[in-house]
Amino acid sequence: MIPDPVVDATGAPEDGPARPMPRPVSFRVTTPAPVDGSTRARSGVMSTPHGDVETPMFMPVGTNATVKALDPDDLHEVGASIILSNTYHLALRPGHERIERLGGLHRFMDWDGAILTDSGGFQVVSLGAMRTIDEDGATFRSHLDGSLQRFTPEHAIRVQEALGSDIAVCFDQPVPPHASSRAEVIDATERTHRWAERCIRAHQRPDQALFGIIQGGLEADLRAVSTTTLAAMPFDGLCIGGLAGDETPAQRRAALDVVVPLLADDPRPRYLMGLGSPMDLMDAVDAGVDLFDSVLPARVARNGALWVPGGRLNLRNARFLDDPRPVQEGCRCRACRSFSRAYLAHLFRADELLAYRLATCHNLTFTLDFMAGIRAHIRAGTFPRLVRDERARRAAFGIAAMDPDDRDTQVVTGAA
RNA sequence: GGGUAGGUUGAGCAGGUGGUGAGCUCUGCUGACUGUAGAUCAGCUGUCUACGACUGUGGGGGUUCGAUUCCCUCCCUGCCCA
Repeated sequence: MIPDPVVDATGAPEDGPARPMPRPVSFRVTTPAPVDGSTRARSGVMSTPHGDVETPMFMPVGTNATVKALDPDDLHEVGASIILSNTYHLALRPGHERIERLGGLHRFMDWDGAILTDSGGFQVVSLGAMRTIDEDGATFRSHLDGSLQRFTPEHAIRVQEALGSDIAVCFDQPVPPHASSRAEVIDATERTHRWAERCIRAHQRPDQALFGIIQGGLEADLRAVSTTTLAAMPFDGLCIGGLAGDETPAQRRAALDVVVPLLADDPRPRYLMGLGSPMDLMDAVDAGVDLFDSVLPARVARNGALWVPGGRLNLRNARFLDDPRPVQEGCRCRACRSFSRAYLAHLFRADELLAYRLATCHNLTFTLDFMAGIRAHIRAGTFPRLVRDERARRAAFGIAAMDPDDRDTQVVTGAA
């Protein structure tokens, strides 16, 4: 049994390295998980230099210093209070030093809400065929021009400090759940731990928080070791990495059920990296997660799939060409306020740019309103019923199915 | 009217100078997408009694064992000249 780390309000162990106080990002749980154990869901507020973030919260992804197809006004309108951007992509183009010269990422993209930057660790996986990893770091072949790019924990921190995000994230080595042997998971996880320590030592910017990343794959003992190891370090928050991949919902839940109890008394936010489908989000909130990000709602929107209560509409389908109704009755988003399904269907067929903006507005509004609904239910004490009772869930969101082993929430009832 | 180039499965094409034309792109139909190399990718897109078979190269006729290919004739389209 690994002893509980001694933490102060920032999570720093007593014998850990000195960290500037007060921390730039603080987290306050306003509605703790109920003592009866009916759910581990909790609600709180994460304060950042660029505003408060209510949790549980979903962060839209803006890899290239833009949430694709949206401008900052759109982002505010859909309800975003924090977005995610990307270290690797911005370092390659336009270059973090350029962004720094131009006043930092917030000013560069004119976003006055909070920003969390991913470290480039995910690109260790996604650019897998174009990189090699050694103990010191990772060497990438640039996807833009083929040039060699060297990423180390120190460099990833330097880039994020230049970008000036509110929250920086450690450079890690995720492992693809099903493509890896136990030995590979151990190797990557232990390296991630060593890189985490290097990130802490490298990180200096006092107005920027730093989150560590828990790895450990799908095996409970490795997840547990990674959790307690990372929790013992003076991070401002803890990411849970290596999930939202090709694991089953049950496997993901099992991993979370290892991680979260080990952090039960930890005052820091828990952030599950990469999760984005509504049912997945609800289950992870139930498991005790506070923060999420994903490309999913924005990407599927650009590809014509609009999320509605009960499933999704593929607006490229012929049956919408004469459908005068809004995508979702009663939705407050830009698309639903003014336009019909028929119009959106036309825009997609004509490859009109407005299609991407309207569809993205809708799916992000849907996702963020869904999270707001979850927060309200947590605060009202009705969340456990929501998770377990399909009828309550349908009343709250109109969402029908939530079988933990069934990822298929795609039953379309919206066309009825 | 003369000349010339053509007519191939929704559209646009490739191919084939006597020995089994179902290939490509687009359109269309459907599905997928989870810390964004993604406004992307995948499957289907003549018919049927469907691991196979049939039909299909503008229409009609001819030569031939066999015609997209050779011959006759008609129709249609583009361009050039009158």
